[in-house]
Amino acid sequence: MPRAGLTGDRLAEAAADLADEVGVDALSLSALARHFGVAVPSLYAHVGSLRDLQVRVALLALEESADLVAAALAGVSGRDALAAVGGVWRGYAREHPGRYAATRLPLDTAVAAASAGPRHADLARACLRDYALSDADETHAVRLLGATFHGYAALDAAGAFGHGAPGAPTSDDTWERVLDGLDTLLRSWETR
Amino acid sequence: MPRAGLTGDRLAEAAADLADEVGVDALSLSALARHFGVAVPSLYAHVGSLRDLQVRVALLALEESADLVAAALAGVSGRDALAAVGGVWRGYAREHPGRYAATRLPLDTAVAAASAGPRHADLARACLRDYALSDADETHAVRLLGATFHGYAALDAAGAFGHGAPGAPTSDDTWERVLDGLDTLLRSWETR
DNA sequence: ACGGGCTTCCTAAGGATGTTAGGTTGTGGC
DNA sequence: GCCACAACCTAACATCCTTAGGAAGCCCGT
Repeated sequence: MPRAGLTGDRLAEAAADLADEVGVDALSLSALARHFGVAVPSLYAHVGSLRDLQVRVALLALEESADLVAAALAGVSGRDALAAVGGVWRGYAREHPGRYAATRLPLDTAVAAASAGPRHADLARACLRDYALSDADETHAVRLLGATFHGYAALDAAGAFGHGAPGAPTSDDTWERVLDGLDTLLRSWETR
Repeated sequence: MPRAGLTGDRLAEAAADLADEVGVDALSLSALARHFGVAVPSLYAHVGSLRDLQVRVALLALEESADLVAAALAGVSGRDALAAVGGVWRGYAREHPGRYAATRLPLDTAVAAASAGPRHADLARACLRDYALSDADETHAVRLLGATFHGYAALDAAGAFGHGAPGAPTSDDTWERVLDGLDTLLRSWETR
């Protein structure tokens, strides 16, 4: 019987794809084993537990999205920079719902520190460079951006913006207004 | 053998408490049945399925939080109104993590329409009355508030604001800055 | 009071999952 | 070519959700 050639990384990647297809809640060791044509306990040579698998997916998604943000952020500043990183998150949440949801998974402080999370924070700071904020204000602004972008992505993904009246503005319209708002807001912070 | 006197509502309430204690992911029919000293299948006379139970918890939490928002919103306007509804969400997410998480559960459009969700939207509109926005802008603003508040609550609950450097500002500080920011932002929208 | 009928709650059973223990076999390095 | 390690397996168990069908409490009419 030939071997499947599994490794922790291949498993995490396949799990991420699976989570995107069926939802992060439906991500199971059984489904993963089925996908590789392998018995479930075989996965334990590479993964440790279901929780461990989820964490691996989260780390993978964090790295991946950090790369995307870094690429989108190259050579832009101000409102364009805001649109770049916000757009990445919005697109990532829409195209990779499973990976995005994994991103929101609470991690232990140790593994969080070793993840791409800090890189995201650095990127957010870079995104704000144009606004010339003080250190403390920059921290506040990073949190504000995180909250707004992630809240927006979450509500959007949950379909909360489709429950409204039929004549309501589209989510894309609101998105532009939100970017405008954040831009003017940060611009006013700098002269506080 | 005396009866436990179960009903759908009592079950939902106990389930909400349980979710607050052990987390919404660990909310199970087994644990609920154990809590009432009852066999698991007995619950199916009142509940339908695990998913149904989760939906009931979500609806309960939506009603409860809408009541809280309505109470906090009485007699205030402007930045105070923002602080009122935002504070309710932040507090609710902290004190009732299970209920809050249930609140984020995607609902069918029909049950969403019959839930307290629209009431939340109305309350948000009331919160914004002081800013005298156009209808479309009000819709944008409602979404912005929702995204910001829920994003903040989620990141806060996930401990994302604790991963930073030791000298970083506290989450309460940032919260005030966010409220300030939203206030000035909406005030600038009104004269657009 | 008392019997009928509805509802509550039960036991039995089956299927899916995560996890552990321990064996077997393919594969790379000496 | 052989040996050790790792990959993969079967067996087994615990936990969960769900369905099917039966027994027993409780309310209502007369």
